[in-house]
Amino acid sequence: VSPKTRKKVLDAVEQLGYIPNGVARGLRRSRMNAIGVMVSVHSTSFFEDHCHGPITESAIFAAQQFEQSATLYFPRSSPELPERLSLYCDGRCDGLVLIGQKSDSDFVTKLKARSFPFVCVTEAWEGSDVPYVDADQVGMADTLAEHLLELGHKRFAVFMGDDMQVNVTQRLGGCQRAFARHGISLTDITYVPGTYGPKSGYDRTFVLLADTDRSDWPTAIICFNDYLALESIKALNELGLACPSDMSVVGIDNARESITSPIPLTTVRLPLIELGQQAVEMLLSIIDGTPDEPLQRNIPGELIVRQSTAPPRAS
Amino acid sequence: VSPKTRKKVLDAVEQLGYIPNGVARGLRRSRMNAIGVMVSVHSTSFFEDHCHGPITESAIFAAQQFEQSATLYFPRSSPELPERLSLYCDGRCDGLVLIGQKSDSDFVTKLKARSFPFVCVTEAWEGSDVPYVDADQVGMADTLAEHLLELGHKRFAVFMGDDMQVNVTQRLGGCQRAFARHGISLTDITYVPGTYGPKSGYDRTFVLLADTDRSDWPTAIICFNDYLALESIKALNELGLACPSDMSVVGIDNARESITSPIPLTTVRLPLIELGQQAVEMLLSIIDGTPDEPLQRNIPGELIVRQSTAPPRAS
DNA sequence: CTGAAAGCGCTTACAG
DNA sequence: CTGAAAGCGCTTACAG
Repeated sequence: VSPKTRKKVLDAVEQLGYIPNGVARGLRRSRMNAIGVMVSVHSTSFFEDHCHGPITESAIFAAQQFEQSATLYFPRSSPELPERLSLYCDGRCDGLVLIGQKSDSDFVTKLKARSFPFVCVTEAWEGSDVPYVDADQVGMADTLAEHLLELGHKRFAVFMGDDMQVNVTQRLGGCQRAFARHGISLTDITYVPGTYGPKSGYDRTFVLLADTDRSDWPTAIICFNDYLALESIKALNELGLACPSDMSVVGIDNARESITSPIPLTTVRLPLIELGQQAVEMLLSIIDGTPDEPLQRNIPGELIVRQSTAPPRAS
Repeated sequence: VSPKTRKKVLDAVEQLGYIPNGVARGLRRSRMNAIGVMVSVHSTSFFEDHCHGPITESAIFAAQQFEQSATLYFPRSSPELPERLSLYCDGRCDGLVLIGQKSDSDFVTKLKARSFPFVCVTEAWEGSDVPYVDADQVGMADTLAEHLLELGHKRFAVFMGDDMQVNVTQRLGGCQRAFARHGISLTDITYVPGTYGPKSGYDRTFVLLADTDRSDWPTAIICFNDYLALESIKALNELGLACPSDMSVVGIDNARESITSPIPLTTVRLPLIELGQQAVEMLLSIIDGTPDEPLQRNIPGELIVRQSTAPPRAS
């Protein structure tokens, strides 16, 4: 072909705005350059979720940076979605980021059996053999407890979250690790079970303090998220107790409200952006068959000391 | 083939978990059963956006209900994204829902030229020839002004939003329509330009009241969103003015804070869920080539009268 | 009614 | 280096 003709053709291509068909390419290469992001979270509105929204957003951003398109799946809108593997394991996605799926769920087991590439984000059991990226739940709780222990606290209440969630077990482990290190006796800790639901922190504070003599009260409350902590402070207030002078309170998350609240909260920042980003990176390395890096990552959180913690009252 | 063999084969298919390849099917049928959702919004965090988050969420849900997968595109993470048509006009999406794209943008023009199926959601010019679904911006503003007019207000301030946004022009038109209907003189209205940004409503309230004699003050402030309104109330408070007895204030959005604020706000609910849902329905009907329904829809908002409005002080 | 063939639009390995 | 051919895994129209 003469260079002249060649140029003419290329010009025409440009003119007409020819776009190569990505589906045909995908079929040929068995690679769509697309990942799926499944958000298995049951909060009322996904976008109100302080935790999974940012993870999802950063995962989509990361995908775009790697020139991958990202398809979202919300099982909440159709709960049978995870069952229907044909919706996303039919070649249209090269792999899946699973946000909030337990690593031992039936769904994950099925993906593993097909050796379909996936990465779990949050709610993954350490010790499982699935690829995951999670915050270092154990370490974060340990850091938080350590902070209080260093302030001199010796008696604690722990407001846990929903039993079903993996992170609750892990955070509990972290607290206990710190307590053990400092030789805190089991009888000096009150574990208060409950959910992450609204009012939960408020109600548990009343229950905690109602039944016991003031001299037996803990001097610090460790809450497994910031909302529990903020509600707990509110309850303390109504009981005429001041935070942090009468009672230190800590949370986990670094939710926006933890900054803007009247008593800014001491908490641990969840590495949300990092979770989404690294999950996508890990997934792509698995898809490409080059998983050089470790396939289970626990990303540390960051202790943020604000004004809800202080040394205990001299008694 | 004998029924026996047939059963054996089907059993094997079941056993092995065979999933037909959706990419091959898509190539053959030129239909991926996938739509793209492009969110062209420039707020810092998409998921903090009170308006575009729910629209996006409901669009994705609607897509799933119609057995379509939904791929998200965030130009914010890579501003050149709309230019690169090859990313989504390469066959992998059958059509596009455009959230926050002006109907006369270059990007929309390009899609039109290729006759690639799309629907604009919000920020669409009425009178354009592109398919769109939007809240009835004109009607909502009219309703809001009408509410105040019926309460007996005669002098108004209008806190507009960013000039660049289509909805600002439309809401302005709605207000003026209501004012004209009631024979309100131009001199009785103070249009205060500004942005939707933080502190904007607060600052404008001070500016509004600083320069003028109290007898010339408006008795009602129409804000083009709830945040402006909430900040305005805050400023009034600091100026020693009570809402609604000294000044009525209204917003638009029905943001969560408009309910929880100390003075619950009179506002108009944006039909966010409906926008996402109907945009997807319209898009699918265009893709299927059966657009029986009208291709430009303005969905009415709903006036919600709460406690920030009252008749003007007898003067 | 069943089964073989053509074709969707690419990519890639191979022949010329 | 260039160009024709085969094939990715489906669907669909057509021949038997």
